[in-house]
Amino acid sequence: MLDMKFLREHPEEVKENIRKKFQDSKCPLVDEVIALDKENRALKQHGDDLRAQRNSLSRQIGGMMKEGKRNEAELLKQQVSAMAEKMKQVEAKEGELAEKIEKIMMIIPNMIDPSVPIGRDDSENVEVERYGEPVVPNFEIPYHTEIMERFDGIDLDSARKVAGNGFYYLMGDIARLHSAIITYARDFMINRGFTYVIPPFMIRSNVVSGVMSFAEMDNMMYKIEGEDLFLIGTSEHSMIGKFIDTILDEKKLPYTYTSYSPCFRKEKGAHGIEERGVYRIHQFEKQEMIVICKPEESAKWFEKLYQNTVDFFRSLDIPVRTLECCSGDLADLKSKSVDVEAWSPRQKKYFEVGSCSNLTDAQSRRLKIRVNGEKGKYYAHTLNNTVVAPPRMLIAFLENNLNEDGSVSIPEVLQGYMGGMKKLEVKK
RNA sequence: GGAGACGUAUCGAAGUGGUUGUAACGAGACUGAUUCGAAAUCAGUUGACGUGUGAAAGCGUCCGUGGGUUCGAAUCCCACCGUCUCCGCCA
Repeated sequence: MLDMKFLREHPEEVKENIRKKFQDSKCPLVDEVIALDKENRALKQHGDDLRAQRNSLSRQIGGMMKEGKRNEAELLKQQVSAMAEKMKQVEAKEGELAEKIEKIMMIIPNMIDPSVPIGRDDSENVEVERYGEPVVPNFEIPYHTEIMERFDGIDLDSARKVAGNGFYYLMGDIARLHSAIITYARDFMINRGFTYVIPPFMIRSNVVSGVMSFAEMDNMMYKIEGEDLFLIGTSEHSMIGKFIDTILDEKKLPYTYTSYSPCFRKEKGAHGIEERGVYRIHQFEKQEMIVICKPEESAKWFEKLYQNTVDFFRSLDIPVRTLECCSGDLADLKSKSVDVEAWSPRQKKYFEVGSCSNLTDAQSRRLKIRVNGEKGKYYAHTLNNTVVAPPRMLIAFLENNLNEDGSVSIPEVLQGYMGGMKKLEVKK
């Protein structure tokens, strides 16, 4: 959500930004909302005048009643009553206009960072850097569910019976590996100075509409029947929501959290054959990081955040690359976003395992997350990034650590979390 | 789930229909005086949002949220949300 003042003063820049995101059909909204805003302010002035008049007359009535001038008071009462109809109309119009304006402001995209490459969709995202050697071994690597099955580590058939497609039973060493990765990720981030948090896994609708766009909400969120509650799609939702409607002390910034949660997503729409197994699922677990900081520091934090994910994967010997999201692939609230992708030796390409975003002040404006600083009040910047989402990351883990004899090596940093195991051996 | 109490600005807290409510009072914070410096003391300042302006003044809105009654609502009525205490149930 943009600042109305900014939009009023820089309409051409806002339109240019919309065009860069290939959403040209939204351009007319800019002039439309400026006109509405102008009308709204004039109407508000009119309403304020009426209210001032009423307040003043009502005070006079109060005075007269005390002095016992009943007849005069009655006359004034009638006068104020006569205004009532007009005020009602003005107030109704005020509400109507404010609603229209907000609706438009919600769909005008955030200003993208000047460094964001211009492109229509994810095919035009730009590789930034590769870390580690993407190795293709000289033996065949099976689909990840097949590797898991060798260890009796997955049961999708039962999951389908119990909950439907998009759910899984992880079992035995594979389940243990999953938990080990989450726990290791938690400690990894704690060691980097982040505060560990376990947040609510359900949130109210007002938080939902603050942290994401309407399109996302419809495609992602599960609603609890009969309650004003939604299952979170990521702990970012409850973690940013934590700060809703607050004024933070500048001295306490930045807030750097790493949170654990299960995540629930509808994942509406058809998905390809490469997204079977545990790639795209309705329920998964994730270790997340979020930062709330001063505007001038968000660019620096952005770099640090995705670097954390890169370092995490590299500590497990998984080759990764960073991919800059182009303008058209950037969600409307985001100013800049980098995906971290892990190497798949089976597919011989990289696939997404995490996403790092700087939302500048767009999210905080919606949620009213402000900072009381030396130079006055301002909106904080919010950022979020995936540390790791183990079900999906297991794909990269198993593929990259698979040995020719079918065993899977466990990197040193993880062995402690696996009870000292150095290898998963195939059961005969 | 049942019963009761409560929700007022950074915090505590008064305020049960009106010119004296511009939300008292107290604490905290900030500024100044005093002091070699500090504590204590004294004086002053200290909510948010919108509008307006060169800047201001002014005006409007906000007393958990949303409605209603009234010329006028923190105050009365209704619904919802939340907190606390006790009871019940349950990891």
